[in-house]
Amino acid sequence: MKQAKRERLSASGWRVGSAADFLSLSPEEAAFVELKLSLSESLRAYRNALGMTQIELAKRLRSSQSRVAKMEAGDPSVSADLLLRSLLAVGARRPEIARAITRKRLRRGVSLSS
Amino acid sequence: MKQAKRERLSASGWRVGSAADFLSLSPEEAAFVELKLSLSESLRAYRNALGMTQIELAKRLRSSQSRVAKMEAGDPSVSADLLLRSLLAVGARRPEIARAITRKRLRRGVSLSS
DNA sequence: TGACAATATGTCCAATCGGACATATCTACT
DNA sequence: AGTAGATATGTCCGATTGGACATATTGTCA
Repeated sequence: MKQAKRERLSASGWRVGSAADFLSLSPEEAAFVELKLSLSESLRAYRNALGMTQIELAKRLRSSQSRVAKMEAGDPSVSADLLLRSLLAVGARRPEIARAITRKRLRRGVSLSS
Repeated sequence: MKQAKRERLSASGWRVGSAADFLSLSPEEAAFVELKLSLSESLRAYRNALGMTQIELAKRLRSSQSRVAKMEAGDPSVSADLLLRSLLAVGARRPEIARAITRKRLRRGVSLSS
């Protein structure tokens, strides 16, 4: 992915809703980002369900708290690889992962004048 | 992933069936490898369905024939990221990807004395 | 308000990945 | 056998990723 686009993306913060691209993301790129965000959310859900802190999860993953935070935030520096591995590590099996992928993400609105 | 393990894995050629690990892969690592292999197979299926050669697909992906071959072969140097992106590029949508992930791979037997 | 745990953000450097190229192997046809 | 197209394998080097650390922000108590 052209990191220029990534930067524009991450710069957009949470507006990456289901219409990810008033930035110039190709449909495929947008779909990919969405897919990763679904995995992110799923990971956080698993961690919460297990009642773990990010530090604890990081330990289980042999990673660091900051990386876990980034995983859950959908940071562009986090790959789908890492998300999938992490999901498997918290006990998700294929069917759950498949469901996470199918499920569209909750809309996080773009409220301009909150 | 400890690349030592990767090497042992790839060295094992096609024996990476559903019991991927008479090599010392942790269950999660094994599950992850299996998952990627499912995506690989799915990608090849898509390409065949589209009647494309690896070269044509490579062009569409702005990649190279050799990388496409590696994707389809489940080469350890190929990430799930690349597989997912490629699947999206050949037209797979989330539900198809989810199905690919759910589906267990076809057993490719270990026949010793052919 | 202050203190503390949890989470988020920014940066660095080593490890991994990916496009490209060369070259080998396979397949089908004559 | 010889040729050609398709696929596989090996390697290189620039690009991306990830663990680690520092530091900032947030949330929840008293």
